[in-house]
Amino acid sequence: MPRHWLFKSEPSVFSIADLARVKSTSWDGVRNYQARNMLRDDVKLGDKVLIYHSNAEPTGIAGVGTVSMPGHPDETAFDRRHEHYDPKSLRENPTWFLVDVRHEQTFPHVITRDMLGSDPVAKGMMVLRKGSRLSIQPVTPDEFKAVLRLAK
DNA sequence: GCCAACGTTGGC
DNA sequence: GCCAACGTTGGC
Repeated sequence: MPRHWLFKSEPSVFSIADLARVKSTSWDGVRNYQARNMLRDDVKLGDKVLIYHSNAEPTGIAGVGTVSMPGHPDETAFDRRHEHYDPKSLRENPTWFLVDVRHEQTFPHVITRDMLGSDPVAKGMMVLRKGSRLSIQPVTPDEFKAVLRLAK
């Protein structure tokens, strides 16, 4: 039984349209320990991912992806010239992990925070909580279904 | 651009 | 281990 997640991205950096174009990507650059733990331990092959556009117009959920490869080390942390380079992360003992995500669908319209907040189920989502900065968040099956309904 | 909320760092 | 200072996130 696949689990459900919400991954944040600033669309000016990487958007659902970018994901649709490249088909599949390594979700690199997550540099938060709580998010790391989920990427390393909890996000499994086949899990569904809501792609959330933050710092955007409109802000909200833009589509769905599927986990095509579970947690493995984030190679960008080893690359001295990469902006996500972290000298503390060593190949023999990596600090940072990522998963690969394949594009599944782009919603016909972004599901805005207002729309989520108006839905009796979706309004409970972590992403709506004030100060919710976690970039990898768990989503319940019911919340996921509610978002898909709102996307129609 | 503002600023509240949060995570991390580092002095003690 | 505490906690103030700092940097970042992200909605508005």
